[in-house]
Amino acid sequence: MRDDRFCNSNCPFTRAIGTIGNKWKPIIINVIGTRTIRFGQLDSIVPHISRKVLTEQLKELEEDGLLERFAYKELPPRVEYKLSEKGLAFLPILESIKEWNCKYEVAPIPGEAGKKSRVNYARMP
Amino acid sequence: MRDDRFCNSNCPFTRAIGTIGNKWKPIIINVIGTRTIRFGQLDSIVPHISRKVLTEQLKELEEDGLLERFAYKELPPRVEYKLSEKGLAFLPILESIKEWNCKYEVAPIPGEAGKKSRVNYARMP
DNA sequence: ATTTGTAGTTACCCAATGGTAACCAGAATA
DNA sequence: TATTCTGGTTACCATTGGGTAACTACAAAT
Repeated sequence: MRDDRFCNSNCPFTRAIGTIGNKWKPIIINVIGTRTIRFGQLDSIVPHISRKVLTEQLKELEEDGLLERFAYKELPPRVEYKLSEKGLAFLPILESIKEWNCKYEVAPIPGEAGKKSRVNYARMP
Repeated sequence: MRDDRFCNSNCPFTRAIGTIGNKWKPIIINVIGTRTIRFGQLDSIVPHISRKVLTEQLKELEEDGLLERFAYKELPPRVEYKLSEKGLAFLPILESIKEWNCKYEVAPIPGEAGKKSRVNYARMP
């Protein structure tokens, strides 16, 4: 799910997109935020993701230095994740994407025919 | 290639990722920048993209209000694209991603065994 | 003795992504 | 007359993404 061609580009921006430019990683980074979180929590908080894909994404984020992983040799096992300095430095960017979207997103007119309208703007957990 | 579940989320951030959270759109927006550009130019500048995918991405970007399309009824046809206000407002975010990557990216040690090293850091056209 | 719980891994399979090549219009050019 | 040029669209096909379910280890609880 990392794009090797992008990651080996000679353009730093293209490489960045190769690293974090898919739909899951920004969501995961945003959900983690500044807290320490366990695998099971992520699995239940991130909407619609499967354990398999979550595992893959977390592994890549760790390899790319955005995430730190702490595995405790207990039973049942416990694994905790938190953002690294690099990952934390990415949070303001996500925040500005949020603001950008809120400012420019075209909200569908409620009840307009032929368009499925959104329900409400509740906050993410 | 837009993720409907994301786009219909009740979380504005998730919706934003549903809209621009794939590998091509940030690249395309970055390539266009502040200029007016023709389809054929984009096709030759954006690396590795096929005409089909480029067409789809441009159409979605237009539908999502990031891009304006001007088709001239000439022969051979001419179509020009430029970023809308919304699209232009996204450029600073891409710029900060670029800076973030340059600051935190772990450059491979040149000549290190077992790793394919990058060539050089030339500028994008 | 069996169940429960965590954090995965693996195999299997279907749906979606995306690439290639052919085709289009219609004027200009050779 | 045939070719070229542009900005697509379409059909076809291979690759990939990603979902589900089963399986793992081992301790603690029932």
